[in-house]
Amino acid sequence: MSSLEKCTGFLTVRTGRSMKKALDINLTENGVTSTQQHVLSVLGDEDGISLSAIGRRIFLDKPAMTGLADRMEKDGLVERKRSPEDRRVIQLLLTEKGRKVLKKCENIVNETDEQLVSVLSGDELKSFREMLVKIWKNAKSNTNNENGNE
Amino acid sequence: MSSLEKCTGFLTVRTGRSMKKALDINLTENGVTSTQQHVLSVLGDEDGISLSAIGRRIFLDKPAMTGLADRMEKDGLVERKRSPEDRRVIQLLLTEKGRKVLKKCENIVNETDEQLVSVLSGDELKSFREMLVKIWKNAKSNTNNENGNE
DNA sequence: TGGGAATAGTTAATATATATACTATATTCC
DNA sequence: GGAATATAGTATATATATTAACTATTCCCA
Repeated sequence: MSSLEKCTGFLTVRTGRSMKKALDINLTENGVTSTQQHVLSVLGDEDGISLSAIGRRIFLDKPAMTGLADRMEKDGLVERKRSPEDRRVIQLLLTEKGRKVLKKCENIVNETDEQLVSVLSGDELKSFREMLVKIWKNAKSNTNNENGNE
Repeated sequence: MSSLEKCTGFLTVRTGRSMKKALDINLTENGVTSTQQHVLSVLGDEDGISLSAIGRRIFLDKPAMTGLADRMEKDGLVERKRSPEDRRVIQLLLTEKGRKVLKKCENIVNETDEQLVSVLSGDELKSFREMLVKIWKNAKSNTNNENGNE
């Protein structure tokens, strides 16, 4: 085993990157990336929530959310609307197109994800997911920054 | 559980990103990122190998390796040298500074990584790592591109 | 031996992520 | 009411990653 592969962080990043790439490839023809589909999915649960709130759900900080929203707005997937209650807040709203893409991509994401983890048994998958969350919580407690995200 | 958290790919990317961030934070004061430290570590094993060979070890494609080598050369960690045997090849060599940073950062990476996975038992860690590799190999077989990396 | 295919690396364009600093608005609390 | 503080979002710069296209060199083999 090389010195690199001793590092579980390296293995995790590598695996995450490959999984993200597989998701991205399967989503390409619908014109969204997996990150954009995550945003659509959050809006599917709670349409009209703020950029920051979305960022907290998908673990992107505010500057990253601005850029992501720019690109998604340009592609006609979402619209920005200033909140009347709190004029600092930008609400993000699904367009008709965004809703259609969300619906179609939900299935693609689910099927791709199932295929990716199909090499694990049901019990293995359950404990794999639990361990991911445990490590993430531990890592997160060391890396929190003032933005509250990431 | 939200729709996002059903997706194991999302959980894996999220955990990998947090682990990478923890590594990066602990390496900051030495002036390298975790990716750069991976390169130093590869050169520690095999000084003078080509950019492409390094990319295959750390799963970065050729354009990414060019940029990474640019930044590391600018920081005085490595030197480029054209191979006399095959004039297409750029060999990357550790400088004195690069060797010193490598030595110091090896310990930091090992300690940080141990801390990150300290929430798992020894048996859990072993099977976590095995599952990461299994899923990675499966994902990789779907996403291979002409560059052979990533 | 000569020409096409493969390989190493770079460049350019775009997407993405991160850090810092800034503006505008809201909240708190004296 | 007004100052200190916090929050939402943006702008900017830089780092990083991805794709496509390009140059230079080497390999392969008919």
